[in-house]
Amino acid sequence: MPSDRSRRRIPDATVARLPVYLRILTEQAEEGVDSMSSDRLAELAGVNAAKVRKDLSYLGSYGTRGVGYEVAYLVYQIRRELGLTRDWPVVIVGAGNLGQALAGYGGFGERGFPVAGVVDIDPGKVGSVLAGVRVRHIDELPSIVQAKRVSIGVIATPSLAAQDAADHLVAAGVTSILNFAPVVLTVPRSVEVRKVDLAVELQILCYHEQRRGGGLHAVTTRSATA
Amino acid sequence: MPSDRSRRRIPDATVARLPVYLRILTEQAEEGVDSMSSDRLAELAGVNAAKVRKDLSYLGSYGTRGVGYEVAYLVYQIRRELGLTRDWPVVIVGAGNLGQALAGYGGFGERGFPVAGVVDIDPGKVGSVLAGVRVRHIDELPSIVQAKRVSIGVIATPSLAAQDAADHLVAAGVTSILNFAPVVLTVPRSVEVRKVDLAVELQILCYHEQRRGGGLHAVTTRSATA
DNA sequence: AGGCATTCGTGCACACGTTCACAAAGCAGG
DNA sequence: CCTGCTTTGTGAACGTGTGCACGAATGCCT
Repeated sequence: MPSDRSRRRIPDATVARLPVYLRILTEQAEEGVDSMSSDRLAELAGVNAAKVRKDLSYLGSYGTRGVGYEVAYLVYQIRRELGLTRDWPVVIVGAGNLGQALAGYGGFGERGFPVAGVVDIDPGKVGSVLAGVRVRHIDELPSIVQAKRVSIGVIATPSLAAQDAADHLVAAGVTSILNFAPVVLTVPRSVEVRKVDLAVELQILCYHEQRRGGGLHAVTTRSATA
Repeated sequence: MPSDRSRRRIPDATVARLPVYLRILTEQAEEGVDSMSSDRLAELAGVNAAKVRKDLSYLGSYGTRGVGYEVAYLVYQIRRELGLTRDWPVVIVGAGNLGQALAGYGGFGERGFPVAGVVDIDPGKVGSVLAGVRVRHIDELPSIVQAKRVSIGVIATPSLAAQDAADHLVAAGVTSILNFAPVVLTVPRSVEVRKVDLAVELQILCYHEQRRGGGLHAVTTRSATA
């Protein structure tokens, strides 16, 4: 019985913060903390306490007034809401620099996203083994996706190959894509795409950096925690 | 004196989109396109046309009614506003999997962010050369930052070392940080931090994926939760 | 020159997100 | 039980972002 509550829509901004709370709570649980206030969690997450409470209230009323939240229970509820009660195998397209780094990044599988496969279009790369996973040809994508029930694909190809990779993923039945290539992908409405763009992030930093320089003085330490 | 306009504050949401417009416009310019309407740019960027116009209007009135925008001029203006008229050397902390991939990623330097150095705390990694850059010890960070006037640092360390890396960067004088480690960093107010968190992105995809499955069809994986 | 088609720039209304402030609800101690 | 302290949950105000709709400006054609 997924409760009534699980049908409720949670704001995007909140969904984006839940993973952060989850990580912090998990860490705290490991350190033996079993109860925590919204104030403390807010401090650790670097956000406003009211925001924490409102975010958590979308999951239900799992706190105890005057006391706080029971860490273990909250961890369970967030995991359930995010759909993390089971593993979500991912397939990586592109076995270049980035693809290798991603496949080799241990925290991937540990966090519930085992690498179901790595594929590349270059026959020269097919067959090599990286981080215990053999690179296979992109033509095998559909069989990998179906065999392992993969619904998440990661694009780690050069820009020019990214749209092609997306097309392959969609054709194979993948419904969520994490795209590291700096291009805007065209996919069916039903497919969810999230983008991680290094250059964009750097350019945003750059904007603020340049703007700061426009001031006059080279200010430095104004220490404060978030 | 164009500076009047450059003092104006541009909304964060717009700043985050400008790099996308910039990339598209640059590509189009290379393909010989020299004029473009907001409609066309919106289509290529996957956003609303009114949004494109409003975004660009923060830079000034650089369009021509009835015609569109001159691509080359717009490229120049966006680059100027983002502060991309000069190179911004970056220093990478952490020479592990990710650090190597980042240093080896060519598009880095090409886009105006040359790698001024890669440092690690592990003496075993110091001295090795990756992508033409020799890995140096983290103690050399201050001299690298000062010698090359670095203001942007990239953290590519394991989680546990990230706060330490941030402290080193701040102490060395870096004022902008791009953090790949899944932790919340504590830094002085004057330092700008942006986060790229793989696990968070995957978990967000996951939420929607799970939610979609919550429909009716008795697909796949419902049975096998631990 | 005048009319028509096109496209920019922007005012306005609405949606979304954040923060404050406070009542409600619990615990502790006498 | 009652008082006082703590912390949640949420209504309401405020701020930011989005998208429509339309006037204003421009080019083209006759």
